[in-house]
Amino acid sequence: MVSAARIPISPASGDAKARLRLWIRMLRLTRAIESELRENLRTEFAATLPRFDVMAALHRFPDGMILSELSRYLMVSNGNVTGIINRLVSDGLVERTLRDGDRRTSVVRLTERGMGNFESMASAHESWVNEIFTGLSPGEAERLAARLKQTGIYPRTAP
Amino acid sequence: MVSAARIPISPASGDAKARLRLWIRMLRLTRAIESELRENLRTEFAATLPRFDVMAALHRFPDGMILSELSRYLMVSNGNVTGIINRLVSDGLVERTLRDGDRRTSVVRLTERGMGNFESMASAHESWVNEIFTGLSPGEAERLAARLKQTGIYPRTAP
DNA sequence: GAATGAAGTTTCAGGCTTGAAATAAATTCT
DNA sequence: AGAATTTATTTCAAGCCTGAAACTTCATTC
Repeated sequence: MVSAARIPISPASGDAKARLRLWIRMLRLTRAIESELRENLRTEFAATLPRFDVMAALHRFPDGMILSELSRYLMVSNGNVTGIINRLVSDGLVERTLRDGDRRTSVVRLTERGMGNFESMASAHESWVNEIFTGLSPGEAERLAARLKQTGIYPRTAP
Repeated sequence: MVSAARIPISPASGDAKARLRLWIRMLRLTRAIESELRENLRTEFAATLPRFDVMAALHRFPDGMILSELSRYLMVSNGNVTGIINRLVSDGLVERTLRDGDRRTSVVRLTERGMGNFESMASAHESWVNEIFTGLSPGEAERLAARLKQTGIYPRTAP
């Protein structure tokens, strides 16, 4: 679903309109791509995008993360992470381990199976994205990424 | 034999990596912005992004749309639209009218109240977006939008 | 005109998402 | 130590979202 607020109410600045157009375009583009990736994950791996995202995070931090780290890293709510992890655990792709002295936290990490599963998905995912963006040379992709970062809106990327 | 060695079986894929980085950046950025807009809609108008999107579409087509047109326009599933419209109808913001000879379709349009409600949201929405993107000059915004369109990935925008 | 197929919509199960409230464990303060 | 606060997580209701299946109505074909 895309915000198609095409009809500006305030007579206002063309500046605001230019920025609004950019936003709407970004949103539609991102959603279209997400939709294609979701479809591919579903048909080829019986997986979903949120599961993929969680597994990607855990793959990046092989020593495991606690749920609130995951939640911050993925920018989603705590309760959300709980549910996704529960499903991944019951599918045997993720394991919870109690650790150190803190009995509030449980550390989650990929199981052996989860690791293999994720790696084949990630490889396919990378080539899907590569194909989707073939219209953009790698150099252009880098410039565009830099430009996006420049806006200052970009959220922090590190854990 | 002509340089068959030119065609790598597994693409060297620094290229793929650059495109993947761009995609991940776009995704994070879009999500962060969506999240802020959603929060604003919630606290200031007790509304949601999907409701806003549907109302924006109906505002753009004041003569009304049938559900499948809405669904195509917003790039979401039919069943999804049904649910959102039902809630908007029970809130008195949208009305369904049976029309012409086709008893399968119902035409939906904004009510008077829905019209006013949307217009105040749209005005606020435009200025939120404008603020979020202040780091980008209008000229840069336009160039960026054009660049995104260039990729050829951009989904059709017209109804 | 009866059968077949196409088009529009709804319903449904399953999963995702949020914010708020409830729990539980650890830390800090007095 | 006991109380108050903070931190980590879970639970919950409500809404969003999809794809598939079930209907209903319309259009076509035989």
